Amino acid sequence: MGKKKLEIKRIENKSNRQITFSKRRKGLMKKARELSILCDAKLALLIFSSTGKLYELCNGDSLAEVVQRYWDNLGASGTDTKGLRFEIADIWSDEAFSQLVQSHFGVSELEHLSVTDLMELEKLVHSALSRIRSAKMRLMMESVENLKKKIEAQKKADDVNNVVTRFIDYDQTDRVTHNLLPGL
Amino acid sequence: MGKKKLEIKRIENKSNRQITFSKRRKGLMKKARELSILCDAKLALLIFSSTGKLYELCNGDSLAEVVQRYWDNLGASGTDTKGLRFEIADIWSDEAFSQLVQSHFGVSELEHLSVTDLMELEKLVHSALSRIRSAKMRLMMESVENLKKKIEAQKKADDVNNVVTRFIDYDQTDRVTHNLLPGL
DNA sequence: AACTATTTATAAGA
DNA sequence: TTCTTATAAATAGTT
Repeated sequence: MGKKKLEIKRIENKSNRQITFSKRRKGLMKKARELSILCDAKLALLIFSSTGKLYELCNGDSLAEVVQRYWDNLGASGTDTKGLRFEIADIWSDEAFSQLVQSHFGVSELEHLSVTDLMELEKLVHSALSRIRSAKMRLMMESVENLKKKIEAQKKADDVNNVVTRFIDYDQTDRVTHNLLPGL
Repeated sequence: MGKKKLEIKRIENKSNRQITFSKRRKGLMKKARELSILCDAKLALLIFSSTGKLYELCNGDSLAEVVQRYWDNLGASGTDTKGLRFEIADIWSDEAFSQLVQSHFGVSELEHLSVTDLMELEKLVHSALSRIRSAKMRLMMESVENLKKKIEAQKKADDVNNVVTRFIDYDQTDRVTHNLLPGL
């Protein structure tokens, strides 16, 4: 929208890019807020400008903490390469998992499955993992919301972020950003 | 935008709310993607529908991007394959999984678990996933090895052998990635 | 899942 | 930068 149709590719002119960023960021956050209100959805939005400024939006608020933990977890389970392979054996011996395999494929030993079976099982377990993470995330957001309500009830909310949208300017952008959101 | 101006407050009619959610979520994600491209911004967007489905968008580089792409591929069964979006399959209803949760936590409903429990379960399932992938990879490697041996035994020469060698190289690359990012 | 009347967002210009 | 305006894009209600 605008006087000319704008091709969706990086705007090379720095000044124009910043102007567009400012306008579109504002629009995006407005729409995100509307979606959360209209449709009773919980959402989190993080935007890093190319100059390293962070803009965040969350309908629960105090998002940074929640998202940080979410990504920490995601990152930790994906990044921690060392310990993982050695813990696996213990956990797989779990009865219930054996039963799961048994119920799906007729054998309880992972080693007896075909590649096709393993791929199917992988998809199944991956979906379960997604579901778990979703439930976890939702719970975390809710608990933060509740905490916020409690604080407000105690009328200690004055200093605490009452504002839905906050603006954070980091000095050491890269490092802080990386610590806050591993993987971003 | 639309035939009437819509007041920004929760849509009470469930059906209308779902339709609006679907439309606006799509629009929001499109705009988020455009912003990231136009203005060279990194962003992350997480949306939970009121029914608990998680939609997420992330254009961050490194791990986050890889994770997203991977999930996108796995979850793309029913939805868009273009974006970095996925919809979580409703696989948790699986009997055996419910039993697993039951055996560990005393309840079968994911929604009744605490954050701590969910984190524990996440670790458990993630480990299982690693184990499955490991088994799969081993099997694939073995089958490729066998294939190679067969071909060598038949002395069917340079061309084919070359192809297989290249295939193995590719596979090893994949394995390196797997070791680097267990769970991917 | 399409359509279309409108509203809304925004690219350029002032 | 901020405001204005022409135009593109999104979408509410409808089919």
